[in-house]
Amino acid sequence: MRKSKAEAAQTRRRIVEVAASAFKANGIHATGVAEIMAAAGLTHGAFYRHFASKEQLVTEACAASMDILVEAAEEAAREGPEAFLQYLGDFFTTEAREELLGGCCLVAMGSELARSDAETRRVATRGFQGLIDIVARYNHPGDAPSARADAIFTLSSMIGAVSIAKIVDDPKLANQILEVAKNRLVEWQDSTGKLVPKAQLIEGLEQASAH
Amino acid sequence: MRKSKAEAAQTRRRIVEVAASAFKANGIHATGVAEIMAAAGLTHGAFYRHFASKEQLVTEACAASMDILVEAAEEAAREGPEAFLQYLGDFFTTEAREELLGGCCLVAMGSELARSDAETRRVATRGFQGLIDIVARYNHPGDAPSARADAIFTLSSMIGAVSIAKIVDDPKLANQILEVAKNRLVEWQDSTGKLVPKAQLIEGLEQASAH
DNA sequence: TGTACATCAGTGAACGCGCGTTCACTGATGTAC
DNA sequence: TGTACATCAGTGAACGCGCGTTCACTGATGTAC
Repeated sequence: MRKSKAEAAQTRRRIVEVAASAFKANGIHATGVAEIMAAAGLTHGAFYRHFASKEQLVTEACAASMDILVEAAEEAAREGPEAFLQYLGDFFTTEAREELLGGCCLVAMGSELARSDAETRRVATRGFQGLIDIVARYNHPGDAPSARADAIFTLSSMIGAVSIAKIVDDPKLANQILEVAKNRLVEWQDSTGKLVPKAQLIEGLEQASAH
Repeated sequence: MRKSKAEAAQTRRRIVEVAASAFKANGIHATGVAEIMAAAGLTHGAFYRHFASKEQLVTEACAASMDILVEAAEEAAREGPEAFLQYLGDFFTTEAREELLGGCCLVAMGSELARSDAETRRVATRGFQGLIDIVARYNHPGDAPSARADAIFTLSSMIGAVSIAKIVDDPKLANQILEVAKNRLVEWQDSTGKLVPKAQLIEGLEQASAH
C-alpha cells in the first residue's frame, strides 16, 4: 500500500492542515492523534511515518497557521492601506476571523502555547515578529521611532480583545470588547466620518500634547 | 475517619485553592483530579464527596481566582489612585503577577476557558465585569461616557499583552511587549517625569484634537 | 448528660476508556543491475 | 527496457498509562432519644 513520494508529501501537508484546524477549534490537549488522522482520512498508525511525536505536529501546525496569517497580511499590505486596514479590522469580526483564516493560533491555542515546548514557542514567536514587522511597516506613516512599539501594542491588544471576547458568555459584551478595540487600534472616524488609521491619529495627538 | 463539618469545609476550600493554582500553572486538561487531591494532602477518592465533577471544580477554581483579583483591585482602589495604578502596573511584572495574585485565570487558562462549560464561562464573565466596574470607576477622572469603554480596552489589552508575553520565547521581546502596554495603558510620564494615569492623558488629547 | 445509631469525610482498589506510541504486516513504489 | 529486491506509506491490533469516576469499607462525627 505504499504511496508515491508526491502523494506522501501531500498527505503530510493535509495532516498538518487538519491538525491546525483541530487544535485551534478544540485545543491541543483535547485533540488526539487518532482524531486528526481520521479527519485526514487515514488510520492513526500512519502518523509516525510522518512525525516523530504529537508535539512535533503541534509545532508544524502552529508554524503553518502563523505562515498563513503573515502571508495574508503581506498580501493585504501590497494591495494598499485600505486593504491592510480591512485585513486588521477583519480580526474583530468573528466570521471573517474564523472562516477566512481559521483563526489565529496565538488566540485559539494561547494558554496551551505558553506551556508548549521550546520549538513550538520559537515558531510562534517568529510568526508574531513577522506580524510586528508588517504592521510596523504598513500601518504607520513614515518610519517613526515608535512604529515598532505601536505595532507590538496593536497586535498584543488585538489578541487580548479577541481572547476575552471568546471567553465571555454575553454576546453583547463580547461585541463591545471587539468594537472598542477595533475602534482604538485599527480605525478612527475623523470629523468627516472617514475612517483613518489609528496610528496617524496617535501621532497627531502626541504632537498636539507636546505643545 | 469522618471529619467535622468545619474541617470538611476547610478541606473543600483548600482543594479549590490548590486547584486554582494547578490549573493556572499547568492548564486545565493537563491537571488531573488525583494530582490536585494529592497536592491538597488527600487521596483522589475523597474528591467526589466535595464536587460532582472535575468541571465543577474548574468553575469554582475560576470563580475563586477572579474573586481574589477583584477583591485586591477594590482594596487598592480604596487606598487611593497611586495604589490603584500600582496594582494595575503590577500585572506587567512577572513576579508580582504570579506570586502575589497567583496569576489571572483569564490569561493562564484563557484558550481553555473559552471552551469550558456555560457555568465556568459565566463566572469568568462576572469576574471580568467586576474588574471593568472597578477600573471604570477608579482609573477614570469624573464619569466620562467613555469610562466603561476605556476600562474594557485597558483590561482586554492588558490580558493580551501578558498572554503573548508568556508565549514568546525571547525574554527581551516579552519585556518589550509588557513595557509598551504598561506605558500606554496604565501610566504615562508627563513633561516633569511624573507618572500620570493614562486615562487622563487620553481625555486631554481628545479634547486637544477636537479643536 | 449518656447511649445507640445514622451520617458521611476520607481511603484505596477498581472500572472503562482514550491517550500517545509501537509493531508486524501488506503491497505499491523506487532503485540497482 | 526489464527484472529483482529494498523501501516505506498505510493498516490495524496491541502496549502501558493515566484519566475521570465509582464503590465497599472505615471510623469519627453528628443526632435522636
